[in-house]
Amino acid sequence: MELNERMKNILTAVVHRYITTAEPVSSAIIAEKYNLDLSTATIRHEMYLLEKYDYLWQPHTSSGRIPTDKGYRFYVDNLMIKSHLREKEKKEIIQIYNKSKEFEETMKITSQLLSKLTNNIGVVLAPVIYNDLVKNIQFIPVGSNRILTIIVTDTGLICQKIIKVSGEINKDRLNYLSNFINSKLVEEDVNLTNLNNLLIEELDKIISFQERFNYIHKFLEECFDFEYSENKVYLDGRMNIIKLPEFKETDKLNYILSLIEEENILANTIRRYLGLRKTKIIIGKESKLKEMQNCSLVTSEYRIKGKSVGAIGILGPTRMDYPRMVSIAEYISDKLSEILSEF
Amino acid sequence: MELNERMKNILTAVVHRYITTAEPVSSAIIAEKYNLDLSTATIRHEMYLLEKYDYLWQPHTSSGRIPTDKGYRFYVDNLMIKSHLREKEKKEIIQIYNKSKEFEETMKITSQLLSKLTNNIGVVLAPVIYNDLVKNIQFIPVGSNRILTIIVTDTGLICQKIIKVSGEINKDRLNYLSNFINSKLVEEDVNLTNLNNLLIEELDKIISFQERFNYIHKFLEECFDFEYSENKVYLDGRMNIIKLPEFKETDKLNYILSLIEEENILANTIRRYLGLRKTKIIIGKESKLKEMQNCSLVTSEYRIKGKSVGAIGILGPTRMDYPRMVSIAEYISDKLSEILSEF
DNA sequence: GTTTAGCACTCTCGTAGTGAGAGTGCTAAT
DNA sequence: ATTAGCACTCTCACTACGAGAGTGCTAAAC
Repeated sequence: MELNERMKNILTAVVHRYITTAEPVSSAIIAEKYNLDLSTATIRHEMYLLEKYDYLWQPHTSSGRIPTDKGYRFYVDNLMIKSHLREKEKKEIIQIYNKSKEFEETMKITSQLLSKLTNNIGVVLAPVIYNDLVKNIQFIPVGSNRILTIIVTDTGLICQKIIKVSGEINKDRLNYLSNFINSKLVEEDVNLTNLNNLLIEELDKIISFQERFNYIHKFLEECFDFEYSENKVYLDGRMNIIKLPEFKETDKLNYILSLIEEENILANTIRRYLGLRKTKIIIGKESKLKEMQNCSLVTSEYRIKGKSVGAIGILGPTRMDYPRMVSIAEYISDKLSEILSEF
Repeated sequence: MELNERMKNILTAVVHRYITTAEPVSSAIIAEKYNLDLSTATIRHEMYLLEKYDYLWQPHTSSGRIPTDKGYRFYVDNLMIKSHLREKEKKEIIQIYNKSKEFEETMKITSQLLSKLTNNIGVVLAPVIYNDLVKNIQFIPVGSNRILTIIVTDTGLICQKIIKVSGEINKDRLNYLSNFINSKLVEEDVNLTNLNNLLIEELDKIISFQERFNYIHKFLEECFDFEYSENKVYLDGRMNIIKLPEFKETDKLNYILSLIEEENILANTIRRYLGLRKTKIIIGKESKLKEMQNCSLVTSEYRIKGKSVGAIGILGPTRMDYPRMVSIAEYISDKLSEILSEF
């Protein structure tokens, strides 16, 4: 079913109107506010067809129309006009970013920016680093029985981890260990996932039975287990959602609440859609997730030195200003890429 | 106004009943469920007096009674019986804690535990460290133009910060710098707040004009600015609150929402009440904060090696199971103290 | 003097009814 | 192909009403 020009105009008008008012859109409103030069009767007829083909729906007979997921999808793919942030907004974003010099804070600020600018929920996935190549590793004894392990990867990210050891720390031995590992790393490309296996194997050859028995083995095993920090999700603006009229109904609210509480669901959804295009829009039931059936998600990947490592997202009702969401997501992810690449 | 034994019993009954049902408590219910051996008429009379003295109130004439803030306060101070966690619950808590070996994760887990166990909002304030004495400082060059600064304090906490420098990094000079500072630290007790001023002063004497001009000065200034990590608040279970009947009314909900969104308000409130007793209960309007007028907050301080450094909190409606909240708060803060002291 | 039974009174809440208003679908005229 | 006109539908706000929950008061009982 091809939509004719007039239907496209009407669909666009319904989407735009519904996005701003959150109320079913009547034919009269469209005739009045959008200069389509059509009578209400004609508009009604076209709306009838748009409903028949599942682009619109009515909460009840004799009410105005609301876009369906399919309607939004068509709008997003074919009708919407790319929007751009105002220069003033861009400046403000840059200013806010300039205040932060640390990784953690940058991530947090990003999620705050997203939620403040969009009035929706801002999501930031921490960079995925297990494919990063390990460039350098250091062991620093702190206190009497702890070792701070620092790994620098090729994207310039730094992973830190404190490991408690039971035995005495021998500084020379620790130095020898890190020198050995670092020299191996120069010879061979090792990513974080392989680091553990590879090193333990290699080290088995050179460390004494005594040490193996002592703590080095266990130490190394813990050392490279960065799982926790990888799944990290930064969320902000959780409460923006609650006030929206679409979440007045308790079950709809509950769905989105569980989405917010279980950060992993959200993170995994974003991850599932990574790849191909930089910016993606997932509308309502398209995600197949019941928790997301009343929501849309706009995601945009960010890069470090050209390598895609993570994504940001905007979560809100399906009734969202898509052009603006996309422009914000893209601008923020670009800025974040720049900042992280500089780190 | 002294409450007689019977009034105390009735107040206790009203509090207990209202905590479980969230509905105004009638004289009939008390006569029926709580073995006070009094007729409804007598109970009504005592309730009338309790209302007169502001321990109870009625949403409207001819409805049951609800405790006032003053009523809860009297209950908390004079009537409630200390409760204890079941051994099974204690074990579960310990098990969950055992999974975590890292500081950040421990903090997060603590807030999760609090919210899961109480069905309210769990709050954890990160340790305040600016009064900690600096025991050791290390500078580690990572990459070509970044220095990782690590400070170990007397409570065993480790602060890390990455600082970008514009000039070349001279490893020997950096070593000299850290040796110099560390030797100073042995001679003199320096806390984090003083570190900056003291060192810059001392260093001015020994570093060359060239270096001063280059990056060391700026570097050091940034180095010891740990403000960000100090204000850190860990929150969990934000959504528990929303489903509660007391927050059906929009304005009440809005108050608590702003409390959850602006983590600082909450953190500052908890900080304001620190000191004196370990565990504190702040009920409704007692806090003088309009955002908290419908909430109660149970806080408990935690210690590192005996030194009080931070606090955890449970935020919920004034209608909360105070004995249980207190027992949970105290148990969790004790466990957290143990764990952090071991770090 | 204290406690309680009895009863009138008050207030809420759910249900039903109603009419205005918004918006549609259909038909006949343009 | 488009539109004016109109009957029809559904929602929503408002009102009325009766049942039910719970109180306060008074007079009687202990």
